[in-house]
Amino acid sequence: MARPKTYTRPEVLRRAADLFARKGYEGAHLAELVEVTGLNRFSLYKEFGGKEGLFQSALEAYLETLAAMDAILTRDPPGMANLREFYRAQLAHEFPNGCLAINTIREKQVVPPQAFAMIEKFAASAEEGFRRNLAAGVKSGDLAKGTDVDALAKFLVAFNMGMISYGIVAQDDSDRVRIVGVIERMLGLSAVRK
Amino acid sequence: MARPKTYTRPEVLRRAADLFARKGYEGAHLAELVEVTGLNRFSLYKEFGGKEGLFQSALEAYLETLAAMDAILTRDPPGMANLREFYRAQLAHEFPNGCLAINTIREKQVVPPQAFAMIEKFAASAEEGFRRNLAAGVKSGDLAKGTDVDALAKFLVAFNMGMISYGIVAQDDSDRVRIVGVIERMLGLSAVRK
DNA sequence: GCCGTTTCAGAACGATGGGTGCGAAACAAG
DNA sequence: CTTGTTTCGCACCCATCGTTCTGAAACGGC
Repeated sequence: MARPKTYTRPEVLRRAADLFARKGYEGAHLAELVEVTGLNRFSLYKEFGGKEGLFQSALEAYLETLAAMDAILTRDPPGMANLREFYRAQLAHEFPNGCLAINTIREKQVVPPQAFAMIEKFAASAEEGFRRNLAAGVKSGDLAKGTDVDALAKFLVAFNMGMISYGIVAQDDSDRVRIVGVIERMLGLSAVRK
Repeated sequence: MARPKTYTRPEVLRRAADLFARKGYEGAHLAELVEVTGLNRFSLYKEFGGKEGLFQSALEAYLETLAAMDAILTRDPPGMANLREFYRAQLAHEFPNGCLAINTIREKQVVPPQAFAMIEKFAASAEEGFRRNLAAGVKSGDLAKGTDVDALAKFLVAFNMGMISYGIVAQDDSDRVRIVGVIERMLGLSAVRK
């Protein structure tokens, strides 16, 4: 009973997230967003209320694509096998233009406060996920008894941010594999049975 | 024989670098730059030729402040003691608003290409610095014989990027110390005599 | 085939972006 | 004090930003 849309919401959000990741919040101009997403200015405002709304929706959708990886850390039973799976998934996930979530952290003073709050929560939950599995690792003996689990969890979050950033300057795609290999050896994951 | 400047070039570059780090390249508007640096628009153009020139000069100056840390990695003799000193210096260095160098990587598609090239070179030299000392560490027996020095060097660069980014979301300043502690234990630096 | 509704494409809007021009101000030299 | 030179403060450009508006286009229902 009306003219059909020429776009699908998920696809729009994917493309918008990609542009935001590449250019940053201010760097992604509306004209480009219109061009890249395929929906026109009118619909953009009707659907999302403007650039800010589009950004938040895009970020939200982006975080959901990361949620699958995050969910691995909450699997039962907790333990090092989950970490092993996490890094496997991490390597399978492509970050051709960096990560919108990490970029948003760096743009703390530019993006809408709610957006930053979303990321903060996401990072905290990832950290908790690491902690949970590391603690189980200590209990099971996969990790040394006196291990500072909390520090190690923070370390892994920081490392993850860094590895994805490194991907932008890396010459080779295999670099990521080798870097993750260091972490796997460090955590003794090669020895963990799946 | 003329009206004196109300600014000093190094101070201007420091403040400009700080604003660029906080807001990003596009996010740092000329009006703010003028306000923060203290020099007026006229002088800004005379000295730096415009926003782009100011950015590159500020980035260059910023990299020089990091050069002292980088220089530790080139000290003779190479070895794990240099890495130990590096992380000591790293912890002493404050990154209250993130790191302009790392942000520039993220803004690859926004900043002038020369600026990105500068960072790429800097990162490569840091990686080479790590490699050099790690290789010496293997030779001296501080690191296990079969260690993949190249992968480990890349890993340390990535980790560094991540730790600084993590600082933005970290609740506590002590988090950095604990995170670096993980690396130090991993590399066996606590056992390395200074 | 017409009508009501919704989306589309593009023009137009005010506000603000980076960049420029100009007269007044602040020195040093004589 | 006068003069020459350089910076300063501010008003002024044009382009572009995000946003809004308008009329035509594309459907489903009757």
